[in-house]
Amino acid sequence: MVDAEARRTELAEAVWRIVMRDGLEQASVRNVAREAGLSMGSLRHYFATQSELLGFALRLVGDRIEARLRAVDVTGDQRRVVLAMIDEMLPLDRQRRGECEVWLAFTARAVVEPSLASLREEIDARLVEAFQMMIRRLADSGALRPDLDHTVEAERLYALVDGVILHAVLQPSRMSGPAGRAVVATHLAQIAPGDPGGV
Amino acid sequence: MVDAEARRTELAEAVWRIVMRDGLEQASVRNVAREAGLSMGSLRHYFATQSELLGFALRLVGDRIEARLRAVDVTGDQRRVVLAMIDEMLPLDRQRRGECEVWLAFTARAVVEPSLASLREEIDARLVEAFQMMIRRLADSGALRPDLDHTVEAERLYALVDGVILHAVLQPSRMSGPAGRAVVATHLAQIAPGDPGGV
DNA sequence: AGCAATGTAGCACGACTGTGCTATAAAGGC
DNA sequence: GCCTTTATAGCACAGTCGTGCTACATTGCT
Repeated sequence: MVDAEARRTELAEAVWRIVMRDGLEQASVRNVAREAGLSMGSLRHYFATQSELLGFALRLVGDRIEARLRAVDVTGDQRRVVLAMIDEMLPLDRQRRGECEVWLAFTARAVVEPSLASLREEIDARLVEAFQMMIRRLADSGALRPDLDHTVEAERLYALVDGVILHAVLQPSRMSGPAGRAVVATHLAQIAPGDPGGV
Repeated sequence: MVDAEARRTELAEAVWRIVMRDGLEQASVRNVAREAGLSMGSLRHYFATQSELLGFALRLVGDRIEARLRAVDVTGDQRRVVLAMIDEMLPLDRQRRGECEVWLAFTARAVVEPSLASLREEIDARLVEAFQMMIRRLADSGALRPDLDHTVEAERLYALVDGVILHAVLQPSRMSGPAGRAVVATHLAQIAPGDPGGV
């Protein structure tokens, strides 16, 4: 027998595949069960309702991104460190692109669905913290321009990164993942100038 | 009898109300017809299919924003002009907030629905142009820092504004419309420094 | 007055939805 | 060997969906 938590993860991954391929609208109980190779009844054994299933799938995306953020090597030039952290959020490969698409789909629905809204709020709070931490890293290492307000800069960097992700997901032809990365790098170079000694 | 185009606009506005209140998922033919006070059959007289209806509703949002952009007074300090243009996109009042929510909902679905994707691509192209024009305005008036690449700065400003809109729609408590405006103003002050003579 | 175009209404079909419910199979403790 | 728990399956219900279709009313031209 397969471990119960592993099955739940398999089902979440089935949700992701459907969301990426056909959109969140197609993530019905039936479709997810078929995608995972299970029956509807079996799926309902692991998730009592659809929102429970979707909530679990979204939470798992947040967890994975957070785990990668924590795995970033934080030694050396802090400009490099911050860019490496943001790299973990940008759609630079298949997996991260998928995460971004799932994030966008859930985000749009969270505007209107209260059950998802509270979860998104929680993930958002963690992200705000992460960006504040990045600005603090730059400031503490002396790289950040001293005339900048830390709170505003954290919000500005967060908004810029989310905007870049949005554009990279929607218009990959105009703004590819690497192109988005370059825009972020330009931004970092402006708020924390000086020779980083090789990015 | 009511003018046909006015009826189509009324129906588009019914779509907006539903999208804002209940999300794009609820914008079914039945719901839109009921919201507009018409029968399903009558609605289908003006729009043969649902995607035609939704496409018309989205296009109208783009048209309205574009009209307001063109109405901005372009004389005087170009920093003020550019900020005034961006003001027309930010969710600073009820109407603009509604437009942003509709934009977000359609945007998320456009990732997956080809019929909406081409339309969004068109709106996106107009927006890219608008931001390139803003950077050109700043550069031509001598306000833009001369060391900045125009193409990158247009993309950066565009991404920042979309990110700010996204956050203002999703987390109005953390990032209100005016707070987002302040972030954008900070950005403009950094890429086009110097005393603007009162913003 | 009469005819054609336009607007409005409403029903019917087949498909899909989430979830409640029951039934069968496998696993594990005693 | 038995019996409870866990896993898997599948059906049924009531609801919504988009759209094809027909019927009736209104308008406007001739």
